Amino acid sequence: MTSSTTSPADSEQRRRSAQLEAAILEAARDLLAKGGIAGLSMRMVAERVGVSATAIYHYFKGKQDLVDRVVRMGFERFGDYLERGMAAHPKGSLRRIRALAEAYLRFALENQAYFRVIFSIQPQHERSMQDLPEGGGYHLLRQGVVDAMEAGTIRRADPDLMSLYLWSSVHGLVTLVLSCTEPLCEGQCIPMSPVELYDAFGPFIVDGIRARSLEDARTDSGGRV
Amino acid sequence: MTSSTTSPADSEQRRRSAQLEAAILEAARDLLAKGGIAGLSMRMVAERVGVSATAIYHYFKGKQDLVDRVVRMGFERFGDYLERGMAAHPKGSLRRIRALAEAYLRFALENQAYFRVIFSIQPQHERSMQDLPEGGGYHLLRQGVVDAMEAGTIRRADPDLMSLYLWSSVHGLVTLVLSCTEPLCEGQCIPMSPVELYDAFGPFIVDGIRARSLEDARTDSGGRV
DNA sequence: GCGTTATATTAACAGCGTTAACCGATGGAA
DNA sequence: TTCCATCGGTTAACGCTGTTAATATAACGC
Repeated sequence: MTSSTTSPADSEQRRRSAQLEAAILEAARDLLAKGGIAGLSMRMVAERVGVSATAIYHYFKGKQDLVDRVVRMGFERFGDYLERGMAAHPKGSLRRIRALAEAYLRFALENQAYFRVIFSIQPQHERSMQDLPEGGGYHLLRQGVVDAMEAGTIRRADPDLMSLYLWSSVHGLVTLVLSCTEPLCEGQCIPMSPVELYDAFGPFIVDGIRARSLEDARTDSGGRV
Repeated sequence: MTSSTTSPADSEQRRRSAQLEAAILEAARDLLAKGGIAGLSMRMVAERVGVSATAIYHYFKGKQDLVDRVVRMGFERFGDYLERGMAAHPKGSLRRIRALAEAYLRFALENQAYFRVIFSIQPQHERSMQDLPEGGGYHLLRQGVVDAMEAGTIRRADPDLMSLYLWSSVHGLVTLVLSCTEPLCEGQCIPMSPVELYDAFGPFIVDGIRARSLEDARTDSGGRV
């Protein structure tokens, strides 16, 4: 059967291959998220997807390649979140930059496996923030910063510098939120929902920490001592 | 010879043991800094210090214990830097907090091996910022923040929140500086010395990014567009 | 039909962390 | 002094790892 030499779309076989490759990536992602690079073994991945360990080598050059692919996929999804978050607000607005931070947080909460993989796997050859992934996050943030500078919404400065500043500030927040999701800190931790925490964190970034007039300080410190 | 049953200080033998243990820790630190946990092997460490691999197990419970000890030593030295930096300025002053950031940067530059180890090794059981190391950094920063709040130097807010904000901001800066030390970015990177970069970064943290009056903005943006 | 290519297999190698068994020297007690 | 225990170190071995080689099986193009 299937006498046709060039079957309609190489179907059945090609499809199975693609399916297997996706299954490998998924299994690898979960193992990576749980135990880092050390927790990922080719044999485990193989067993999860129901093939022999060496079969993986027909889809990936090796373990490192497999890890890289997972990380890249994570960054792509990460970029999607940022892009969607940004698109909802006018170019150059402070609101747009804020939306980026919110998307950052949302991605971390909704894709914890990918988030852990992305930011806990140390790259093979240390790469700088500039050349991360093609569409992956940084240059979106940078563009938002440049737009906001040109619109006069935020102060003019080196865009890379300010982007990194924003990035690391938000990243610190998200890191805290995720570590507080763990069962580890059960009451001694900051008792806030992620969104509340985000709202509490924002003013530092936007306004800075320098003490202002007494009235300002008093009206501002309402939330938490 | 050495007829005395309890020789003066168990010398020679004990000393050699301590020396070997220190050598193991040093070798482990270098290997960790270069290739992460995967780059550290008991057999390599053993070869570097000139003993058999299993000899290490008389000083450490296993690989994880060895890694933990290296990380703890790194944090102790890190704490020393912060403590020294802080002690030079009056309690509650903004200058003191700034000194903490400078000490953070200086430690990273002068102890890159330890810095990489400390912040790239993901802990076995994810721990929150609060209970990092005993005297290690965070609670120093937090105390500085509390003092500055009480002195009215910085705005009142949740100390943990603000400490984390400062921590992650400075950490972002240091990360960039270190990644630019690499041969990777050879001219496309921000052409500043670490100290210059630190000076450029500070205002964001201190003042925030919200656009202010035109005069302020003009007098402020002198350094870089 | 044949030959090529893709897919998957088993066998094997070197290296890993770790354990077990063993050995020499040292230190304290009889 | 003799004996025993403890410490510091060794080699051998187990089960795991990533990876390669050789091999088999199926599907494809001609």
